Amino acid sequence: MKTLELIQKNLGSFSKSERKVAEAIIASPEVAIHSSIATLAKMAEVSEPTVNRFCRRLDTKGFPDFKLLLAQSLVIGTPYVNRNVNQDDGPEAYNAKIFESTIASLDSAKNMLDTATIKRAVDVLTRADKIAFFGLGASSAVAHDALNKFIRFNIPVSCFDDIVMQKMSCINSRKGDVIVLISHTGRTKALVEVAQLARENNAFVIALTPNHSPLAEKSDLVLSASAPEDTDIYMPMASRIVQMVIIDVLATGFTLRRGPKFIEHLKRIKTGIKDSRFDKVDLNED
Amino acid sequence: MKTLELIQKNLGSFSKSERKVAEAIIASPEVAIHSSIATLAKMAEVSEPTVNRFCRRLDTKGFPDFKLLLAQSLVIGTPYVNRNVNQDDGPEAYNAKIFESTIASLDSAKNMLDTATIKRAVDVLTRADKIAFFGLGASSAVAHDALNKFIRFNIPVSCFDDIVMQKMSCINSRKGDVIVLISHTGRTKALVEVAQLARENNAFVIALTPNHSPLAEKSDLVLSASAPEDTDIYMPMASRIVQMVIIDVLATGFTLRRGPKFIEHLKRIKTGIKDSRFDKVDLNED
DNA sequence: ATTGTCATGTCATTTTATTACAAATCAAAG
DNA sequence: CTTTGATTTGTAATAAAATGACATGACAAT
Repeated sequence: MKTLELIQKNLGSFSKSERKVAEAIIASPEVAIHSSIATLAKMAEVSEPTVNRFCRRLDTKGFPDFKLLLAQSLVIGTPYVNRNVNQDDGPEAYNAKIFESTIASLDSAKNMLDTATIKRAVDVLTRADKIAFFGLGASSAVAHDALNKFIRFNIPVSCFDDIVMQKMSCINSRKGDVIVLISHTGRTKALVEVAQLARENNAFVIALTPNHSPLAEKSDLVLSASAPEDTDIYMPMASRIVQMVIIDVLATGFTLRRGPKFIEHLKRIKTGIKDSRFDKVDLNED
Repeated sequence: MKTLELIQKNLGSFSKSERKVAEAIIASPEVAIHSSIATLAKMAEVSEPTVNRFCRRLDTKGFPDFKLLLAQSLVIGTPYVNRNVNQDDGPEAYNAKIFESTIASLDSAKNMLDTATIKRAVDVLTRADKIAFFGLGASSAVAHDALNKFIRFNIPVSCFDDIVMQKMSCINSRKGDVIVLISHTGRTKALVEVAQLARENNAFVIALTPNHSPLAEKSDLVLSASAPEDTDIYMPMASRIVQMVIIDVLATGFTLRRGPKFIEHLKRIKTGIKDSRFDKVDLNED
């Protein structure tokens, strides 16, 4: 809650002198944050300890702490809007627009994602005998990224961006296996068939794809990553970013589920890698 | 400009001790804003006046004034959150944290990126006879993504994530060719050698890597994508996202530079793809 | 009126920030 | 290599700010 609003709201519960302080702050918060306790006390026509007491009443450690809090609450968060790039945009403009629209997509995805579904996905993944990540076209980059993350967990993981290999892999799958399908559109026929095949072989199918899409219908669990974007000219890039972040969330959930001992194990792996940084190629981390 | 990024950017212009202060602040800004000048001086292992001088160098009235500014700059849209995931975080918590820290990285990268450098990079790319994207390990996903984008522009593009292929490709390069190297650390010896090789053959080298890193030194042009992050346990994921967005910015700049007729051409390609969506695999867009 | 409680202010103390100056470091010129 | 001058850095003194302890005063309940 914004500090100023909090003060406003609690005006009634303050004592006479404290209210004076509150009013002085509300009147000119910008001045208040740059004033010393003495200055502010003079402005509010109260004593210095009164100001201090006022600060503590608002659950802060003291006056300096309060100033910090107030200063932060005065910042107006830049609303990130999705803006389209125009032909006559210069580098400053399109750079800002692309970054901001990506940020907006992430923010929206953050709020849209259902944490209960995430939890279920993590449950399924931690119990999996074998995990496979499949994507086609641009989504294959996401699948590779996923492989890169999960391969560290020392469980059988695979990743194919070739439809034939995907199908073959599905035919060989069985109960306990998890297939993660990644598709921006959720309408690619080949991938829908892959999902079908996987389920026929009792594998569990998780899809990173828009809700209600054909692919979603064929999956056991859907992590909807739909990021509405201008697909007219430019590429469906934000959705890929969102997908990668979702993968990261799953990997993190996986790590946490494995518990502290597992994290220690990861730390050791990492330290091992660090030591050899200058001697050989680090394929995990570059 | 966000204070933290300002500090990051001016790291080079500080004196030895001042840099220590800067690094201490960057390492834990939220601790810094709640510390006294004495505490911070101890953390940075410098004297108190040095901290004060550092603050003044950043155009503030003194330490308290600086703290206020820093505190405000730590606010991003949504109130600033603790970026680190803890063992006892539930799905809601780690989901939010991961998304928010990624957003914070993007926001910071947006402001750190030098648009003049972007412009130059786009210049070079549009004039290139041949473009190659190279990355190792996790960064190879970014290189693939770049290939995916640039291949549409109907110019010779390639992408290798194998060090031998990369070197062979460099040996065969010549003036007019552009090599884009992607590295989170900028310290991978093999990639530095690749840069060296490319330059020996008169190719132009663009690096997506932290400033002042060994790889950066060997490159003609550096797009610094350093995203400070907790690399202790979890993976350098945000930096990869940032790299992908930078690639997107370059691709967009490329498109715009080619002019309206080129955009028309892209639109037609896209329409062509749409018509066949349900019949065959769309390798470009899924 | 009297007593107890709470709010407030005064003054002393402690903590924090700043200034002035001296020592140390470093680079350029002899 | 020295020497010189400039710059950086730290030490110690000083000033400013915040907090704490305590006393006074206001007000309500008896």
